[in-house]
Amino acid sequence: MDVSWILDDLNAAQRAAVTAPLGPLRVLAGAGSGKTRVLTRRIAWLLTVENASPWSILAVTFTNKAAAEMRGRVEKMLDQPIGGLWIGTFHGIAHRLLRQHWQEARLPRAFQILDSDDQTRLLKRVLRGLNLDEKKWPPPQVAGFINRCKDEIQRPADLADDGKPVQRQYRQIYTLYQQECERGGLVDFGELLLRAYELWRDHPDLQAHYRERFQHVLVDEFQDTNTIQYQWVRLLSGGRGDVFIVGDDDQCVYGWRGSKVENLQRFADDFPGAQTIRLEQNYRSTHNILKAANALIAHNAGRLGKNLWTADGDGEPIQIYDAFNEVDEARFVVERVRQWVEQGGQRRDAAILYRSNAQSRVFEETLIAAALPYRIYGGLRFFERAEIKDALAYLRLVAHRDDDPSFERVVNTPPRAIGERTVDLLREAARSRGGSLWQAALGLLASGGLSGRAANAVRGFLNLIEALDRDSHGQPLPERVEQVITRSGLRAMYEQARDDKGEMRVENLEELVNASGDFITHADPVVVGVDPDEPDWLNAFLAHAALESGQGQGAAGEDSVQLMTLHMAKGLEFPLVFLVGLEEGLFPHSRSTAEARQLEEERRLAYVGVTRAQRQLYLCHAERRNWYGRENYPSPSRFVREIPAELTHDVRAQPKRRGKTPLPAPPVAAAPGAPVGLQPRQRVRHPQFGEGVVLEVEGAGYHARAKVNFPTAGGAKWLVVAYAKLEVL
DNA sequence: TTACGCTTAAACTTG
DNA sequence: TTAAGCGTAA
Repeated sequence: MDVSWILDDLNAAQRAAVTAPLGPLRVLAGAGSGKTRVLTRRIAWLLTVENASPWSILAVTFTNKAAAEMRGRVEKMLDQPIGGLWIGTFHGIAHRLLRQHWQEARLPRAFQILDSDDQTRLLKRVLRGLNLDEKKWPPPQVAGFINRCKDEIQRPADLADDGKPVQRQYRQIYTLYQQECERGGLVDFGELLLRAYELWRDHPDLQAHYRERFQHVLVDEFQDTNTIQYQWVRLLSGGRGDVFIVGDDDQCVYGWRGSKVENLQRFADDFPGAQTIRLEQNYRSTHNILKAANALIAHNAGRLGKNLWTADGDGEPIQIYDAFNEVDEARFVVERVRQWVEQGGQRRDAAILYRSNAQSRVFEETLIAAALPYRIYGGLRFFERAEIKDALAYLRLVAHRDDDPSFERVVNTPPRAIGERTVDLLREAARSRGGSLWQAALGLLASGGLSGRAANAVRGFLNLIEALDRDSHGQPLPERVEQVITRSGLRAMYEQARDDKGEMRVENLEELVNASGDFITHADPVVVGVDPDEPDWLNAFLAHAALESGQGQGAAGEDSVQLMTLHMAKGLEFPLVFLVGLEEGLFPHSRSTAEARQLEEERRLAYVGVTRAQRQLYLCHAERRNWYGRENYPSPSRFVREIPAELTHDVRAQPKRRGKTPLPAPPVAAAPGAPVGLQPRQRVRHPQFGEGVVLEVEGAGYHARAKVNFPTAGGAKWLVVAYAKLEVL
């Protein structure tokens, strides 16, 4: 058989992985070593050489994007659609299993998925029911606890009672929250995985069935698996079988979300006979960039160990820019991007990567001023927008009346005079009878337990939902969505909104109609778990909305500079990369510096950032930064120091070419009449405070004052120049 | 019931 | 700086 089309352009290690004999195999794939290529070729190899049926293959990823890309690549390579093959995210696959086996999983057929926002809202309600103060029990934190439990395969009953009140309280909240979910037929993200796990664990017949079916399991980004995902894979394969995992322990940056880099190590113990193949040749970056990355990550302990190398040349040194403040940092970066474009570079090839989203604003403003098109990734996603969630809540009630979170969300949206008092009555009734809010509302109306005004309003709401269901039943999904938006009054409400966002919200609602249309035309009924004979498109669409929160909505067409967090940049590459805000407290983040484990994760994040760069890398930090409206004088990030000096070049240290190049522009113009010889960025010595750097100068003559940062004397101080006896260094 | 002004606190983020 | 929660007034 001619297999050259699978193997031709692979190196020896890649080839070894693709052609490995069936059995547990661990591929440790460094950054830029051709990981996705190996995964897709392996699938092709299984299908052709090993003669595997598409039905016998399960490929798992973490993101929808990765899943879509893998499916696309395999189909392109084989030049045909591959229907029976399961490619998806852990959550997507778990969902598919639960839809198929909803009875065995003890779920209502139309169970709904809670996203993290829904989860937090529901928890708030539980906390109120328990009379707990939200200040003491912040809902997001409680949600974190519950999610961690689920990630660790722990039901409330599995939690050890250590006698500590906090632990007990958490357990009680978890118990009640779970009861609410059961009652409403609601499943959060963690629950999807846990249920799917229990489904197999508690149903040996099903377990045997799927074990028999999925002879070949492939898992991408294995370093990001958490406990339950790991155990789920183990359960499926029975610790044997053909399990092909790919990962890089140096790129584990989701520890805070429960992922366990140890799983990559454990694999070798738990899967007897597991082989390991290392992909260490990097095809992405210059030698300098790679050396920097290697030196940086070498500061972490307990790595599996690998050394990336490249056949590429040294390339440019890594440029380090010591900015005066965040505005100067942005100006510098944007100026360099401008030069790059001037020299024929594409804007989309330049990426500005930061630790936290709040840093994007200054860059955005500066890019606008420079008339450079840009695109910011992240932020609020389509299906998470308030107006979209409102519309979805109506749809969910249409599909499933007992969905309390949805009921609460829209019972008074738009305002229909059902206030907190009335909703409280409904909640109380629901609690005492152990039913849903919907049932409670019906009951109270029947028994006359509501005052005339409130009764009318509630009746109106119930009738609205019933009418929406009745009148649109059997109609195409987009029509149903359209009806909901109009007849609920949502469109009118947002049209009349006084703030400037109203118009956009209405557009988004229209877009939801389109999205539902796209969904029914493009989605594969089998893949989204719809019965082809009797398709329940509404429910499938609602699940789709929860599972695929709509990453890439909006125009991407124009060639734009790319702005995103380091987390989002994982898996991507750019010829020109700027890592900005490399300052202690920001990156590594102040909340991560205390514990070695967390600090190492920050370092891995820095490693991810460095290895995104193909040709040129800039590292930027600022002497001064406004952060949450306050001034800070951070020192440069330790990660900058951990990169050997011989690989770097300090932009500031260039001989001053004042007048020739505008770069770097003085960020703060000296006030008129400021003392000669005292300007921002100058180093000075003070008799008591020692050495410092001038940050700002203002006023003139007697009144001239200078702000000087003294790192050894507690930071920045304003000094009256006439008295301060500053010595210019 | 709703609207407005004050206080508070603040990563990263797929599903 | 901004967004969300909360108490008070309309």
